[in-house]
Amino acid sequence: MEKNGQLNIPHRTIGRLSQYRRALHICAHKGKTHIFSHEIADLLHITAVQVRRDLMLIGYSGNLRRGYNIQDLVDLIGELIDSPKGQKVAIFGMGDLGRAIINYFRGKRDKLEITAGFDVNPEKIGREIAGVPCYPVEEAETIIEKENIKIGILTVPGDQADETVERMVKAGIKGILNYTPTPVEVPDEVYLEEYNMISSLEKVAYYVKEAEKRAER
Amino acid sequence: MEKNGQLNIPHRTIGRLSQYRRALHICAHKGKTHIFSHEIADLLHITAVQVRRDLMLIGYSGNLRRGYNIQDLVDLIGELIDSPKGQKVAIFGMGDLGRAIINYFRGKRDKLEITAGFDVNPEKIGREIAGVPCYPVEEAETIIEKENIKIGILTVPGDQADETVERMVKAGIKGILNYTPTPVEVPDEVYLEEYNMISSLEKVAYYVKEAEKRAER
DNA sequence: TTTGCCCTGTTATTTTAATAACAAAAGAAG
DNA sequence: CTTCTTTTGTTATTAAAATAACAGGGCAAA
Repeated sequence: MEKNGQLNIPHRTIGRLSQYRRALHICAHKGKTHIFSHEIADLLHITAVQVRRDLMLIGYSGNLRRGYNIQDLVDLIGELIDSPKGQKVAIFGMGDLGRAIINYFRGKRDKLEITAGFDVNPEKIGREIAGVPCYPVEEAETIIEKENIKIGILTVPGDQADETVERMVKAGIKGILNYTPTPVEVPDEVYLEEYNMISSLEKVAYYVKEAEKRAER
Repeated sequence: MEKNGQLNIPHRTIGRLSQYRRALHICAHKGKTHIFSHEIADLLHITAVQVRRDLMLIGYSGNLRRGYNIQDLVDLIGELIDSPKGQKVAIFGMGDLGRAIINYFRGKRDKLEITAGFDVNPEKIGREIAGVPCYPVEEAETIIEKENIKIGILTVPGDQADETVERMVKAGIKGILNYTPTPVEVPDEVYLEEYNMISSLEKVAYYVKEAEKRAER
């Protein structure tokens, strides 16, 4: 489980930790100070065992009688998944999707901030969109280097995905979240997370169809 | 592998099939008629073995010398994941995210159509937004029943997620794709796919941070 | 004809993730 | 004090998914 003194946490657990934190924040706001594994589990629709196992992996110990201390746990998750001095994020493509994501984030995470947006539309350039300054893509390299941005979100139209990614990589982006329907290519040292919205919907549609078929029998 | 005469396809394979189809469509447009497993694999950044295994599971056989016939494969995937007479989709919340998703879909899939949108904002109601008519949420039950809609996309603000889902379920929606940061509760017979945009970004941020730490050593 | 190459299709193995099982701690109730 | 309940933390087991391994077909070149 440990590799040269460092925790080795499963991919899926990383994903859940960030969701735990969100849920814990909400609980804290309601005035709760402690929480049981099964309560967290109910909030996220998973099992209590899964929660305890995840927390074991990150080395957090709860109180046998009162459960987990919410603030401590939030802090520990922060130590693990946040970068202490914060990370800046750039967004490429300030259409509906880009704006939606910016609004999604506003004020939610102080260690992760969208500080620059890029677009090709001259009407958008030079303005602030949803609170984020919009620059022409040509300036991406300069601005990203100057602001030391390492994370990029790709929300351009599908046919511009490839060229945009190339630009991002050249500018020094090390992690890309791709919302485009086009799968893109990145060098090994760049972390890529692809999310295809159409596939998710088709998957839902598939299971609905199957359920209907089963019901007919 | 078969269960009372019916294919039993892994969840992840279903997700990939829809991506295969997208990639195949693009290839077909470029005039290609056949494709090898390793070509598909390269497009989606997975392995050729994975592709062949998936195709084996759906019972498609390729040509040893020329690979897979693109049109045949597209058709077969269609038979599997599409509903023959098509499925209608409703979208709840016509803000930036809702509009982005609608535009994403336009003309992409003929068996899956977003035919109704719902919102609480009186300025949006009665108008068409991105080509989809916008109704007041209060009419959801009536319209969904009338149009026989079984699939719903949830793009309302997080604090309205629960009540909206309740309405969707009551109206007869059987599959929900939740883009809200709030995890929601549905009865067993409703298929739920949750997607938390914040978690994906935090995951990317985590791996970027870890890569930096590794580089420092 | 024979050899070699590059495919597909399928079975076997490994890896990863989720679930189950259970020991032990800490009260609470009797 | 003893028993019962509830909870954590950890190990063991099962399930799911990905990867590897390899048999066999078909064509091309020698």
